[in-house]
Amino acid sequence: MISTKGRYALRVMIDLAEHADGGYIPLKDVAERQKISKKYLEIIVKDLVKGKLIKGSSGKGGGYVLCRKPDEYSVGEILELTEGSLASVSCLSDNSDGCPRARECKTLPLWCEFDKMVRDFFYGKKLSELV
Amino acid sequence: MISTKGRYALRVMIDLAEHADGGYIPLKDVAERQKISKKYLEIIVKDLVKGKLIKGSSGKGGGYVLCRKPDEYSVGEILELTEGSLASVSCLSDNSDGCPRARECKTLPLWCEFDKMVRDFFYGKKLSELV
DNA sequence: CATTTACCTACTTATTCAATAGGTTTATTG
DNA sequence: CAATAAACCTATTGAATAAGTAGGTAAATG
Repeated sequence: MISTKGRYALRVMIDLAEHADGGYIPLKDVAERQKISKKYLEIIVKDLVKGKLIKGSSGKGGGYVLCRKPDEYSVGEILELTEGSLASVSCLSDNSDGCPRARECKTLPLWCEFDKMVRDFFYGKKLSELV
Repeated sequence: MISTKGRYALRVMIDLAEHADGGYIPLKDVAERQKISKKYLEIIVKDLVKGKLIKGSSGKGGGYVLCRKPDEYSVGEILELTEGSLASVSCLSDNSDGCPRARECKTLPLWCEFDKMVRDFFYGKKLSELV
């Protein structure tokens, strides 16, 4: 299940792409357009800044802008950054490396195949396709 | 994220398929082979019985058996039954029908496409392929 | 210097996940 | 018919996560 964090992040990125005019875009505007609590968006946007997907500027006239062009972002990197991981199954998530049953597990290949499909799907989609 | 419930359910189904010998297979054996708490499996197995995927028999010599042949089960139906839903995003889950922003949402088509891909993947896989 | 913005830390509240615990009922068999 | 072995049933728990709130500080601009 993709949580609101990832979904909202994507919508923020789309919003920033659509309203890019050279200047900074205040989060207040994004929140109003997207009908999402600005307070909650602050948390999400912080991740995006930390991950160098967008950059912010304080003070009057400040706000956020994309760091790259929309076709240079994949949906996958946006989701992976904000969700923490795209792993569909805990067996495959970064921290829990190495289930002791891995070698004999009849289901692991299925999860690997699924995981690859998901990853290919989201990394293949560009932000520009959603704008 | 597919939870332990769905993953364990799949492993139970595989185990029952692999050890089918005409008779009932006690859950105790499945739990020992799979190294999963029998108590927890009881919960999962109850769902499988309710969903008519397997049937149980009480008393000595009892246990569980598959209702159909392994190639007549899709992984999708096993997961959907035990997980409650395969929906990858709450916008698409059964109960929350109708986000008010649906018509204008730039991301909804993406989730729909993804959802279809996931569904096709899991409903295309048969239990027999994992045995 | 007043305003507007980002940025920061902490808290909350509800829900879900992953089990445990402890019983009752049902069927088999010695 | 009694002991046993199994399914079946209801409730509880403890930890984590999700989804947001609250209330501030720092920075830039006009």
